[in-house]
Amino acid sequence: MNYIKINNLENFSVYQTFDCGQCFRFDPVKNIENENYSVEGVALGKYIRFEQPSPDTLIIYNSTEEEYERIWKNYLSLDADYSVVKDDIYHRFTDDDTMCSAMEYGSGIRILRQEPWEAVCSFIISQNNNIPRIKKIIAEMSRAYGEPIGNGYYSFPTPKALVEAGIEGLTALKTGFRAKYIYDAASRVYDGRLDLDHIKKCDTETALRLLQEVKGIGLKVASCSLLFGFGKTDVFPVDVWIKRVLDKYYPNGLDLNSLGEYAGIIQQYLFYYERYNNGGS
DNA sequence: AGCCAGGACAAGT
DNA sequence: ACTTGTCATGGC
Repeated sequence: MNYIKINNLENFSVYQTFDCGQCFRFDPVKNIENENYSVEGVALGKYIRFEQPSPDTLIIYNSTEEEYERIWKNYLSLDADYSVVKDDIYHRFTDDDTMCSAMEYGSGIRILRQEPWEAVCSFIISQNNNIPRIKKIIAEMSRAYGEPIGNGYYSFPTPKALVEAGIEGLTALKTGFRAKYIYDAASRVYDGRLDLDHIKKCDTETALRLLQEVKGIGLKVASCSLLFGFGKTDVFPVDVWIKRVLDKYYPNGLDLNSLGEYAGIIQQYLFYYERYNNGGS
């Protein structure tokens, strides 16, 4: 199988990046011919596989150098300098043991730059749900309403395809009360009431407000959408795990307005740290 | 059997 | 402006 190799990487772990709950379409590859950690799945409408033979090396199967520079480098946020991110966080929280431990623990996490619509739709599905089931629903949804891209994989469904699926089709995917939310979001994107390209250009406050016009998108889902699908890192999604972190480590409160432009990355370190320590799957 | 999961909403204070 | 019950579904 053809592959390319990227060298001299820092602050990057395939395992952590794809295990930290930010994306739902990748799974570990089992029974490969070596002992390296490897994940495979669908992103940007393509089947792709990432393998990490050593901490500073990445192998991408089924791709080319040209495609890496054009697509995957950006998708994996490998064009960002995370030593700058970590320095910024470290200087804000030098004496905060929780923050430093969390950052150290998830030191290989990169915030993926997923497609806007996929992020919006995925995090609508995520509400009051658990990650294994979110993944299952999205896999089924893609199989039913996405396009086949080979080897039994399917692209993420377009808004148009989900509008055509209708509330009934979406309910059949076991989405429960979220079916009407997904439908509303798909409808708004399809008919232009929700302009994702425009949201990407908006300031964060405006983008949060516009996303929350959709039925079923509140502050948390809007924040996750912006962080994982629109490249906006100055949001701080608060879910049940983060609430737990705030109660447990910050009984006197954590000033959520002093987190800086990498608030979302801070949040992801804390999320991953707490979720692991409590045996989440 | 009951509680929980990367919440949001409506109704009630 | 805060609190509470409800919403589907499946794993534990």
